[in-house]
Amino acid sequence: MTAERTATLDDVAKAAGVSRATASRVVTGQGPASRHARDRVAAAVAALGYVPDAAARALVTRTGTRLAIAVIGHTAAVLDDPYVGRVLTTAAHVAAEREVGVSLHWLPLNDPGSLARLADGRGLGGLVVVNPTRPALETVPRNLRGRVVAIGVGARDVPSFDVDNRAGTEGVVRHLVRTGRRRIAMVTGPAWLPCGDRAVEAYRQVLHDSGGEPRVVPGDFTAVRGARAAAEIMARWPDTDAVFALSDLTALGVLDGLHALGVQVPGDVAVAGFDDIAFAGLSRPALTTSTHPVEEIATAAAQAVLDRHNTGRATFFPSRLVVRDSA
Amino acid sequence: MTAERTATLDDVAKAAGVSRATASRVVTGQGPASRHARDRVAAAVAALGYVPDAAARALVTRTGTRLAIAVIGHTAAVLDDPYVGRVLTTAAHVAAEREVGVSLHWLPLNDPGSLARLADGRGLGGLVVVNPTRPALETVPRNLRGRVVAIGVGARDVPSFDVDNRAGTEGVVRHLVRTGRRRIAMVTGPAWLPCGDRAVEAYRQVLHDSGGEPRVVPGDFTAVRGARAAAEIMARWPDTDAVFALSDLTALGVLDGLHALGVQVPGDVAVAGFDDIAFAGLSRPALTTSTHPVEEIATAAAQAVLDRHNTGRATFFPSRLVVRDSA
DNA sequence: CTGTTAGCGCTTTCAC
DNA sequence: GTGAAAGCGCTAACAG
Repeated sequence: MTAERTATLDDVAKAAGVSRATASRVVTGQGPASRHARDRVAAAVAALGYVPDAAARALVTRTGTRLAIAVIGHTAAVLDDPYVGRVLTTAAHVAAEREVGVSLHWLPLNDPGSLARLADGRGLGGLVVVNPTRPALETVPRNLRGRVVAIGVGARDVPSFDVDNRAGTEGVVRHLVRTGRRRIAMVTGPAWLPCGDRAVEAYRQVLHDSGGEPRVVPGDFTAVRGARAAAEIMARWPDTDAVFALSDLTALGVLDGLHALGVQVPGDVAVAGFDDIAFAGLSRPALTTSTHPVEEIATAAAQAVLDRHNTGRATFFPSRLVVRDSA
Repeated sequence: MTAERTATLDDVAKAAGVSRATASRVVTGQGPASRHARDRVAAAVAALGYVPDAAARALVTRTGTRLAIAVIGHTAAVLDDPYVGRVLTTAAHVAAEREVGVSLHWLPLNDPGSLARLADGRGLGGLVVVNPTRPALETVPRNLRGRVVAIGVGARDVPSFDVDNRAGTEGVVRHLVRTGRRRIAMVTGPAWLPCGDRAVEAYRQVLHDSGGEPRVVPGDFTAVRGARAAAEIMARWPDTDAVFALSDLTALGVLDGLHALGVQVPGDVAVAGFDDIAFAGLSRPALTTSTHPVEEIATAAAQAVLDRHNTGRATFFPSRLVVRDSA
């Protein structure tokens, strides 16, 4: 009943009656091993509750023991975004099951060296780049190829995982059109963020199909910017009857800005967001939006690098319209 | 200019003209070393840009390479709480500077074995227990003593870091009293969570001093519970003129529940929360609350275990009243 | 105070 | 297919 020293590979080998080398081959799944050896080792592993020592393995394979999450942005404040918190929480949970840790890093936009500097520190098992730009992805060192994925746009050698914001945006904007709105404005994400482009294209397309004129205002995913954007939109196009923001946070800001202007929502102007964050249901009026399965995306991304999956070049996760009161 | 193999301790020793053992002593700061040796090694470290290999060090010291964040709760859903995301984000950032990773674990309430199971996995460098109960803290294995801290209540051998919710609650409730409220209800945190007790005591004290009767309803830090609690409070004590919730999320739910009942805020009933989350300023009416410096707390906790600080038994971080529209 | 000597637990040639 | 042997980079006794 006393907690004995945790089993080592030597113990497993001894118990299975094979050499440590053979036990290693079986455990890692690399290299040849007879059916017989395989079975005996597997049995011993189960019996002893053997778990490989990550540090020892990392030491010899130089493969690292840490999953780094690197978030690109203008300032280190991007790390405070609740979105990053959700990605990190999920990744840390997935990593924990494999006895690996996660670290968080800010990658300054337009600092090509920063990714390389991060990557050549030892101890890096894998890398998830959040919100990358295409140039940034070019700076991924070769020795990390195969252990890097992106959440956002990808690149050759860097598989990507992201929400299907094209279809999601289509769903939201079509809903707006279906409910009689025609003069629909959009608050986008930051201009440098390429993964928002798909959504803007979708917005333009739906507007084009329904005979509307695009009214695009740049955003930055913050609520403050949303409030300001609302004022800009109403000043520039006073007859606007709907605002779609590519982020719930921004949409909540729009709600605020419109309220300050004395504009009724959804009476005068409908408002819709994107993400379906926890607070979307708590605003007044409750926010109509489209889901963003952050946890699913982060799980897939973390698993891909930790398990060295060969996923496709780009994986998109569906977004679902959630109609509440604001549109 | 080509990135050469990153320097090893042997390289440092050679460059400094000392043995590897001496170099190790200087680098770790453990064990004796002459002034001369210290200087030469330090110079070599700087010149070569030497960074110790965490895996190798962990292997020999059996000290682990991972900082585990363990959150206690009824279900694994506690991991989804934005609060946990903020703690984790901060810890991962602090850990990243030291080349260590962070992993996230759920510790079921009333499962005494779970902490021990977590702790005897190899590779554990340190442990931060979030929202612990006192019995849970008793199960911390001896071999981890000195590398465990708590966010919430602590114990002997487990230093704690937490917001000063006693003073914070006093501030909020006194504000309520000062603005003419007398029949003040409180929605608490979960009953099993001991660190909320200080706040309840403070609430009772202020009420006692101002001649009010306590009206306490148990909460669980969720918005859904807040809405329900609002209904319960107004049914049980219809003349209630203020509600204080020990969590902004819950307070937002109270706002919602009151709205559904047709109760005006702050006209009929004032509402105040605790935490000052990002959305506190975006609700309608904007939420009056008291700050919770989660990032500061998590930074201190992570540093304490990573740097083996000897902090005091309990450290409290001040909370500051933020008056908005709801109270 | 310093250097020599053993390993930590694991993977990986390289002969057999 | 399998085992013996050689380390990965580091710390910790233990003599000097």
